[in-house]
Amino acid sequence: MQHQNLVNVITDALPGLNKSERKVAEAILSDPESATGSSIASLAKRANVSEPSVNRFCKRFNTAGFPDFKLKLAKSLVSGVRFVNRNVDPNDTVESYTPKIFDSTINDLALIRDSIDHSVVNAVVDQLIQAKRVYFFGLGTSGSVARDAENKFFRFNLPVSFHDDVLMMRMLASTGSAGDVFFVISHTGRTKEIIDIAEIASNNGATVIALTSSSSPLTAVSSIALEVDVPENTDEYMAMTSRIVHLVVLDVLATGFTLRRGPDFLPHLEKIKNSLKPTRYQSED
Amino acid sequence: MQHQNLVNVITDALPGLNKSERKVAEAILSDPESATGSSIASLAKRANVSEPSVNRFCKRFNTAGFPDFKLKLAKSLVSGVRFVNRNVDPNDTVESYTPKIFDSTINDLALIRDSIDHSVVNAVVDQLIQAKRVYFFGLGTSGSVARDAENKFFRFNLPVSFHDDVLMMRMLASTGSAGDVFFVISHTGRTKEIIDIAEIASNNGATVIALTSSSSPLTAVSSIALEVDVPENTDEYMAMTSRIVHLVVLDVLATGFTLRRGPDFLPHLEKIKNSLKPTRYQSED
DNA sequence: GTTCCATATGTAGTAAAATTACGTAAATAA
DNA sequence: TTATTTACGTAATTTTACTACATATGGAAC
Repeated sequence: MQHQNLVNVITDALPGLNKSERKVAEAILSDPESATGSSIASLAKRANVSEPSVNRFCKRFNTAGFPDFKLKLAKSLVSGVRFVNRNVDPNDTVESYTPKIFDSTINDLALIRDSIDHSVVNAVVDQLIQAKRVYFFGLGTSGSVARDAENKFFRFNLPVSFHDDVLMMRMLASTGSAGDVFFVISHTGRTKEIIDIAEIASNNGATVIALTSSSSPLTAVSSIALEVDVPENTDEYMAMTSRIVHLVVLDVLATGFTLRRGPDFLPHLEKIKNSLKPTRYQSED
Repeated sequence: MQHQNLVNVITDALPGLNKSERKVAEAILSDPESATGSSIASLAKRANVSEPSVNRFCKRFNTAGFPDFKLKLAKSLVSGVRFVNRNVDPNDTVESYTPKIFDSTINDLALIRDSIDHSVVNAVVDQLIQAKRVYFFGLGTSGSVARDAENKFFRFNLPVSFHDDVLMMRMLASTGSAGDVFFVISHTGRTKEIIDIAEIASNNGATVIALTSSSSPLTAVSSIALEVDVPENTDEYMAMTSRIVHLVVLDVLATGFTLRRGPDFLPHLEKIKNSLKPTRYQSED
């Protein structure tokens, strides 16, 4: 909540605003950076509304007035998050589409950062710590996420593997039991095959953790669900950012895991890090 | 430079200021947060100087005037706080380490967004568009990135594969020729095996594109290098964000590719998207 | 449809804030 | 000392933001 970004708050509130307030919102969102620098008069003119409308708009968002609003807006814009028109269009050049891709990813990360359920994260770490074995499952893009997760979690001295083959998954699920954790990654959470597999594992008494979108069928058949709702991307040109958010969530889990293990565990991590040294040309510095 | 923290700038300039300017500086530094919220009159009173003195003080620090100064000061305070606090420490709780992981990722993305060389991006897209075949190579974590890249680029109706097996890579590199693109992903760019392989491909007349850190040995043996310098993470608790930055860079390349192909290509992408529909439970909305 | 009511929006005046122009005071150098 | 520059403040001006009030707009009840 402390992190709640003014720009996002405005975007969310957009549908509930009345005509002139929406005009103001759109004028601000089209170029928030310049809005922080302009006077109430010039912004009113740009939005085609009266000055008091701008002022009322500001007060609606819990600010003392226009200057205070500008201040808070400016703060929201720091921390690397930018919000200028984020859709790629056919006329874009490298210079214009590159920041758009980065910004939309950044924005989605900020969104999830502010909305993730900490108690669920904690519960998932609990399960992972107790696990006798962990399987990371994912298909397509989520397969890469699962693979990355394996690469991260094997460091914890924990029997862990990733799978992107539904037959393997099915067999493993059917032989699963209490103490086994099946960590299922799926952006939509609607892939039939995956839901089937999660159900099989669950019925066998294994723990099923889902990293997926909220209120999806996968959530329903899982022991715990890390619900991560990344806005769907209808834009053909735009990349899917959910996988990146998933990766960061897994980073968070790994961090939680490391902290739970305590400082005695750090030498082990160090050892793994050093194991790769002989494969590399050392840097001169 | 642009991001140089105003508070630090003022502190540094302190000795060179004259009497009333120093009074203003001290008043601000004693409580910068409240300074961002107060009027020129109240600040002048608090510093025991006249209003124009405050104004002159502001202009001395390359701001348009008092309001602009407040804005920049506010921004400095935000980014400052976030920057200081981005390391995970053993006493962190879920509530505190979660935003840290997200923030450090966001920060690295913002960094690369602002430093990436657009002409190189363009050149890489050029090569990919012309390619008869594309191989994505990566080991360990970068293997997952390579896998993701395959998943992204096969959509372009282009013979593409990913490999995380050095023997396969070596064999493929040795049979490569002009028209083949070897896209080699490596965070450090110092893995001997990978450099060997890149060299082999290069000697055979194939195009070698490297996604790696600057001035690494891998860069030296590549046709084009996308240099992405993500700050090294010495912190044991902290995740490696370079792979995420790499993924976003690949998103940028894919976007560039799509745009280059033009709007006639969009139906093809749509077709691939729709091909997965039967595998999913449809959402109710 | 008309009337009434609530909400939305704008106009005009007022208050506050910031800036500028200018004058005086302090400091420095000759 | 005096001339000259620099520092600083006063007061006027301009810009900016806010408030009170008036008008308009859109439903709901009749």
